Amino acid sequence: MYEELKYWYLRDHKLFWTLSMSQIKQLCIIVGFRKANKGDVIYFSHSEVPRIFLLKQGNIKIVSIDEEGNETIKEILKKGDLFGELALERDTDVNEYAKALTDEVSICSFLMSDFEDLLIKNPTLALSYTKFVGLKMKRFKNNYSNLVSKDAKTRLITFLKDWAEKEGIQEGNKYTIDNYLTQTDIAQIICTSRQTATLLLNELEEKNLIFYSRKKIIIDDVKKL
Amino acid sequence: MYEELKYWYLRDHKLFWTLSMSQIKQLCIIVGFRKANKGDVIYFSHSEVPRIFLLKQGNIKIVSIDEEGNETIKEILKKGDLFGELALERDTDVNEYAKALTDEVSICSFLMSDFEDLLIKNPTLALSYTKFVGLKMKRFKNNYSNLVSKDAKTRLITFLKDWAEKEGIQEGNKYTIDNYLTQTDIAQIICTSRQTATLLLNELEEKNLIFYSRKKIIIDDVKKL
DNA sequence: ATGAATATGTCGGTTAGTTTACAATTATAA
DNA sequence: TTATAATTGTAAACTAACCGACATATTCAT
Repeated sequence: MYEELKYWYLRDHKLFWTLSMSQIKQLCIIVGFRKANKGDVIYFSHSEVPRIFLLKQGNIKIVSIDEEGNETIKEILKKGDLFGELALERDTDVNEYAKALTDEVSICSFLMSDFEDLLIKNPTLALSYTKFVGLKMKRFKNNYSNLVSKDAKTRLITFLKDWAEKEGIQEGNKYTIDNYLTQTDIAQIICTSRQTATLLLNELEEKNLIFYSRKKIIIDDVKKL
Repeated sequence: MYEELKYWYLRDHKLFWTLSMSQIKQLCIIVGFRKANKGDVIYFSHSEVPRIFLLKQGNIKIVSIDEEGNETIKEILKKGDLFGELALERDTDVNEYAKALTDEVSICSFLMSDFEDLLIKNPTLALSYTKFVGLKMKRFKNNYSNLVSKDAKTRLITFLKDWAEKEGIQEGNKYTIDNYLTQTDIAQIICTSRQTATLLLNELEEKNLIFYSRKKIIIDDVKKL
């Protein structure tokens, strides 16, 4: 890949904003690059060498499988998000894979060890990165709390609001979301069965709180939700 | 507090092992110190200035309260553990407090901003710290998975095993744990009702898999559990 | 265009775990 | 020591959500 391109690939990630051009040049350690289409599975947790991945385009879900074969959706990632060995510690216990939710997914990657070297050289970047990991930790903590103390309906509504806020197109209190998830996906995200998710979505639609289709979700008034 | 003492306070935390004496001297930024006894509540999330705390002695639980007043136990901490603004980002949303589970709890603290300065100066420490936060994130991720896919009984057994491994006195496959938790605590940790926890603990005891008392828990054979 | 595959809709039966309620036991403080 | 508070034990009614089963609708590949 051209050096210039590599530069811009990292440049537009928040984490690297504080770095100068030359610093990023050092970071031009991208060693992998791949594309995928909807439904494609991208294994990464058992890759030969630990890596960090950057999702350049499209949406993917990170799914983890435990010993008994239970699949949990850990995260839904969008353009610009990082995944892989973010904790900078090889982890052979977890078994995760990514699945493309949209077409034209593109992902680049660099080696965890290269990234570590870079962090050692750039304390400011190291600090930003720590905060970034800390934020991710907080999100998991929060998901956990929701699961403990909120029922499925509340979790669905919380999820829809978050989704709208992150990716929806806003017009006053109205949000239009480009829906790349199936109801099964949504069910897994909010940790309920597909049937319950279907039921709840239809219930929200009946009350005219949302409009649901396979392509779009429209929230008429977030405040009413 | 004497400088020397401050030094040793930090010195025996894993995170600071890699630092030299002089580096730690710089870190001697401990500005707070307090003691507590069983049952005492220590508020920290809304302290005037964001801090990081180090539990020097005793055991505490970190409890968070949401808008509706639901209390969730986020963590049980033991000697040597850090808590507070670990994500290095002030967070006014979460409302957490610590509660002493044992007598003779002692806690020291330093300012988040001082710690940040130190990380900037010590890239190696920054990297260790990032890994430390990453590890914490993984633990939350793991808790979450357990909650999603395992029933209360499995969660209890997993918890007991973890606890035994971390703090129990081992003799072959037998573990003796100093029990500073009530059944209500255990219930909250594994996210179930107190009654269910009681039921399950008694069930395990009837099957002679554990011996339970308010002071001690003995696991006769971890492999059978 | 057509059949196969995937996604959504709907319905009871089942169940793990909650909730309420109260009794018994153990710890704590006066 | 004794009263009071906290913890543990137990049971029945209740419920949110799961699960299996099947129908319908939509998408995709050939």
